[in-house]
Amino acid sequence: MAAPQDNNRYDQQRQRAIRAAASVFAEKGFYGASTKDIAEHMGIKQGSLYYYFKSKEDALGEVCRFGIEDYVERMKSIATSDQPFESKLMATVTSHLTSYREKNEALKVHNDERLYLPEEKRATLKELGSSYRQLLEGIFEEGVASGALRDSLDCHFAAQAVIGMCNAWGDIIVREAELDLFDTIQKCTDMVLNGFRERRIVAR
Amino acid sequence: MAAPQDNNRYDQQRQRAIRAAASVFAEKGFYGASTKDIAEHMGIKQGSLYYYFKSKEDALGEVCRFGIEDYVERMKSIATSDQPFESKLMATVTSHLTSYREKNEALKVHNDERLYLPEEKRATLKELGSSYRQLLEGIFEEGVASGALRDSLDCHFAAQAVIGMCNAWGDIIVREAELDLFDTIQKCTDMVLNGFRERRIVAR
Amino acid sequence: MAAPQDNNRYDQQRQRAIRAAASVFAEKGFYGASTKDIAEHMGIKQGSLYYYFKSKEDALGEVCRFGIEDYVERMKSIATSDQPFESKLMATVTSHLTSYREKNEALKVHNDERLYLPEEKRATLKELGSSYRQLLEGIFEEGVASGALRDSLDCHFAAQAVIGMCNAWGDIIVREAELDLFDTIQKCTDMVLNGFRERRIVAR
Amino acid sequence: MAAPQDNNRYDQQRQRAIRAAASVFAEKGFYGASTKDIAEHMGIKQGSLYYYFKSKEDALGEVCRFGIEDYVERMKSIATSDQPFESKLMATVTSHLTSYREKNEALKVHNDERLYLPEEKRATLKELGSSYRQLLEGIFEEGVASGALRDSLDCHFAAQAVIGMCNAWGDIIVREAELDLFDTIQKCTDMVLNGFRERRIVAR
DNA sequence: CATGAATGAGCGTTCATTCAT
DNA sequence: CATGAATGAACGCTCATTCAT
Repeated sequence: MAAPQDNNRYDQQRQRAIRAAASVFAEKGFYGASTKDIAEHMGIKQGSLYYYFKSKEDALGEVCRFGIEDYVERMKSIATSDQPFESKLMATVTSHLTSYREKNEALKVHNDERLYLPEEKRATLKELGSSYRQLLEGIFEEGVASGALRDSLDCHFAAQAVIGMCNAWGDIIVREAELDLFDTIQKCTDMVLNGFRERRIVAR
Repeated sequence: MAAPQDNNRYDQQRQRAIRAAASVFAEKGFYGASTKDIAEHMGIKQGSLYYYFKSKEDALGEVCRFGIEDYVERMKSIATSDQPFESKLMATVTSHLTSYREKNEALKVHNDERLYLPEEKRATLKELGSSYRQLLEGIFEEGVASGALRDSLDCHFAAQAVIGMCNAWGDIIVREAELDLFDTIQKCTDMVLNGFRERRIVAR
Repeated sequence: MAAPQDNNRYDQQRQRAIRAAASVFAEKGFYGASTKDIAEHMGIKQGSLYYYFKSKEDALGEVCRFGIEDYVERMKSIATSDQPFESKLMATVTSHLTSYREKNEALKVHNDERLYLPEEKRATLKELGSSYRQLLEGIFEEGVASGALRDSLDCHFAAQAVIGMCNAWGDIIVREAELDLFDTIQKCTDMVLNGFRERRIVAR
Repeated sequence: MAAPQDNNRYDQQRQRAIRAAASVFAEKGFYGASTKDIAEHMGIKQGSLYYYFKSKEDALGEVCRFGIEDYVERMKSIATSDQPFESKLMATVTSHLTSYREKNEALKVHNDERLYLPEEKRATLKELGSSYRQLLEGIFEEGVASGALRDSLDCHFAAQAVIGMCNAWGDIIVREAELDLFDTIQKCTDMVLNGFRERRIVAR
């Protein structure tokens, strides 16, 4: 876990390198981007990149880790916050979808390009992803415990479904610039909570 | 619609080639997969692949076509069938998720890699995808009209969400062979209809 | 030396193969032409070509030989004919230049593509070419002996120069369809005989 | 005009690459030569060639440009110089034939292989070639005007013929290193001026 | 004889990577 | 630290060639 800001010049440059790689990978994909592209994006020459990365693959790994760490971090603060279940759910969806629109490039790279990482590194990321899912699962469990959600709910399924749906909407959000983000967030959470069926709800 | 099994040798081998390409593209991505990988996966030599595909890109195109062919067709027959809304929804989800099992990852490839196709071919696929979504939208509209779904439902959003969620689960299905397909189908439809919230429904 | 017409079917087909190869090589060049092109041009399949040629290179060799044999043959009949020097020179130039316009494809192939032959085969052709040049040299020597040409003439140089010039004009003739062939033939022979200088000639 | 010798390493190596390409293209033709051949001829590895050329075709283009650069320039200075016709003609032939010795076959490559260049580049070269021919035509017209050449001379034909003959001899010069250049130059100009015929010239 | 199917070697090209300077 | 130059391995693709049928 690299400290967010190291004082010496090397670590600063390395951070710049990771961000440059994130930006270039996000735009062109791992194979579409060349090390030359990345180097130029941060104003150095191709060969010099190797002072900051062992290899191109290493660069991808660093970007992915950086992307998902942030993401898990935000989820952690949501999970540990003192809000009712509904708020946490909406915070989760909001965090997830806004990160797509706000060009959280490293997260996009993690989602779309991590398959190019070797098995081993992918496993590390998978754990981080799992911890995200577990945090979300925990939120759902709280919801069940508090009586907000039905007792029969399969929280593992629920977490998976929400993540999957958020990613699917994320792709659409990136493609369609005019789409109303807040509206989508609301409709997503509403669907997850209430479904589409016509009904009369009697509050507990 | 290409006949699923042609009798002559060439067409059989071509089918094998398409499935091999689907499998390799799904695992490694279009750029991560080499034509050598595909050829080896079907037990021929790299150069021989070009007896069945004009180019690597052509192979991707064929995989994508294979992935979604019948897909829209099946949706059409669901949409025009004489079933209540709930049945149609479940039929849709079932059709969608079982495709992932049957089609050797071709559908996943269609979703994740079709952007590497040239504009022209992508347009054909896009039309198919759009017509799929419109059929599903129509089903939702019927559901609203019949009173099964709430009046306020945004059917466009609903269709998009269901498709996105099915695709997300599809990815998981491809990865995890042991996952119970029928259970997932049920939970998905239930979520879409009822949401996760604890409630008492008073039938109309 | 294959007899011009053999009676059995094989040799007939072989002749067709050589002509097909000549035609295709002339149009597309040795590397631009594929064995498939040649086969299709004579209405058989690619693999079947190998009943008539050992290899593609062999095909080129046969075409070149065929092309230049014809050419030398014509020169032989000019050289041994009973005409005065001037007539022989003009006959030579005429034969050379008309063969370009009349699409003597095999000769064109010999001139343009023989460099793709292995050293060994090229040597054989070179001998044929040399014999052409020697025949022409002989004609010049006759011209000197008869007093039509100056005593000091370097007949080797002269033959080389005429051949070179004819080839150069041949290229132009092929490119420029509207060029007057007869006019060019006359001007060439006139230049070779009289040069461009203003002078008064006192006939012997 | 690229300076004949640049001082920095890159330009030196690039010159070597162009000469190597010229040599290999001249011997084997554009399609017969591989980039590996060229690289080996200058003692580097195949891939490294692309540090100096964008593509094989680019290499051909550079060779052709190298082959004719200065060529037109030299002709211009001959044409505008203050010499009698005979001197200009001899200067032309001398310039043309010595080029073949100096330029490492690049001129031969220009003549034989430029047709493999894309339309656009070929057009540039064609213009240079045309302006060369026009300058030579002008020299012949001066010769006619001054009375040195016959009134009836077709100057376009004459220019074309001289160029063609020089190129034909150029090919021989490249092949046969021992050939006496000066002797050939003299015989060529003599032929062009006086032809081969025995005659008595009565000076005007 | 002829073919369909497959092969294998070669090609031009790209590019991550190395390293002397 | 940084660079310019070179490398070498891989890639997509082509195609002459082979051979069982």
